[in-house]
Amino acid sequence: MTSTARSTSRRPLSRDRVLRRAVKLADTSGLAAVSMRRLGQDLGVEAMSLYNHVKGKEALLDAMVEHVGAELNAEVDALDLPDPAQDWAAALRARSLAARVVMLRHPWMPTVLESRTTMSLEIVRYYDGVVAILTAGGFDHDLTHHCLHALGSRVLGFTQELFDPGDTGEDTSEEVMAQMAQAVPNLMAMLAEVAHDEPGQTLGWCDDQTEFEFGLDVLLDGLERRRVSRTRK
Amino acid sequence: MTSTARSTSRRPLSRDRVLRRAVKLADTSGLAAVSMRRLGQDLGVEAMSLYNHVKGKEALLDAMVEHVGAELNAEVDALDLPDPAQDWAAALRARSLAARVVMLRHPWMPTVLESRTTMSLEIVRYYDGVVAILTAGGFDHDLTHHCLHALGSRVLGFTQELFDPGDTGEDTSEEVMAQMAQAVPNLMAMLAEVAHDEPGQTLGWCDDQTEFEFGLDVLLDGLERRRVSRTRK
DNA sequence: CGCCGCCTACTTACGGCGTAAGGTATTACT
DNA sequence: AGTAATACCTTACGCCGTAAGTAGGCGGCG
Repeated sequence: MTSTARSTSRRPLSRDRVLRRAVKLADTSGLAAVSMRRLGQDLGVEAMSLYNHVKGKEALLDAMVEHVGAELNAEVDALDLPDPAQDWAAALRARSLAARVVMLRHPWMPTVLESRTTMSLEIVRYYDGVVAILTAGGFDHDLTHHCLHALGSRVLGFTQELFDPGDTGEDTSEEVMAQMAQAVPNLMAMLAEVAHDEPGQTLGWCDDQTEFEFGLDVLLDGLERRRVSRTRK
Repeated sequence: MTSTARSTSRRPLSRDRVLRRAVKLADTSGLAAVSMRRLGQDLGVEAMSLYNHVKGKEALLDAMVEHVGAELNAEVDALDLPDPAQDWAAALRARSLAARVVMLRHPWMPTVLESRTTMSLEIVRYYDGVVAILTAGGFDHDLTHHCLHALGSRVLGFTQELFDPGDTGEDTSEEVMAQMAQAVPNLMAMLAEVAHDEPGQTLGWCDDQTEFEFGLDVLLDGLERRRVSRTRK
């Protein structure tokens, strides 16, 4: 007999199958339910078999973020937004709301995103799109950079400070940089300029305090405007 | 011989000692280091002894939040802020920055806060102070309510949606309500009104989508203003 | 054809986790 | 002194992530 005929239910288990199932498991049963044992069981496999497709638990979570990030970008890229050069706010608004819909499908994302120590390429790609809109809308790179911090969670529906602390990845090799430059050109252009413009920093990214105050002030201003317009009305 | 003389090192371990130590442990070694065993070891005690002072791990985390919340309120209440009736934004700004300082001392707080299912009285008290400022600043209750959502993380330095979903605590007894009313009068006043004003809701709090859009629009407006003022300059 | 190495999956085992149940010694009060 | 409560310890169970070692089916090579 041929070998293929026998094992009826032995669908061979792939990285993609693992990730899909992990995401579904988190969606339906909560993040806490995502254990290697439980996930293996869901796939009809022992826990250790998962290690053929995923390096470990942390890598699994990384990959889950990437998976959802891809879903996010796919949906967001398919949108046809208002021309940002005409009305950047409308474009960004629509994009943000679409992103929110995806995030609401995966309520565990904020938590996992916050706990990641490395940043996801897909998520960075998403931000690259935000930068593209802002740039087209007439923001210079410096202001765009502040905007990213100010929007923070809001554009994704959640979270904050994606590239937070201690991310001095020692491996900011040229190869990686080159790869990034083509995957996220707008972001890279912005960073190239901003890194120069702000000499206050040692060499690690941004001044958190400044950014926090910027975002806070934007909100306070906006709320004051809402207040007076309502009082007057 | 008297009994007290003997046991030299048997400092009797109190709830407060447990909490202090847990907070310190989280501060210095990260949230993951806070296990019952490790905490017990830090206090020279077996893990199970902690259960005399704390109901369990979850209750421990709740109590840690409460502990830091108390610290937060103590510091924030000691501030003397600008008169909110004169300049509410300055008052709220100063308060938020002070809160941020406390939060930065306890980097694990956002994560834990987000994972809590019940809300901390101290944190609610903090928000009550925010409401007090906004009200004094001329915001009506409805707008104040939107402001709380819009500020969300920003006032605490982090997090979002404190009273999120499914919090239908079945025990919103009158006794608890009465206790809250005196601990957080401004918040209660606001809620009493807002609950009526928004008939769109079944009976669970707020319309998340609306609040998200409100906060997003405040930011987008504010950023547009920054853009034009910079372009013009 | 046989053999080999590889890939995949399974097995076993270790140390850590939270905590239920039950034991013991110190203290406090009568 | 006797009793009851309190504070602490011991043991045990079922989870967890994962290191290490094992077995079976595969293609490619001689």
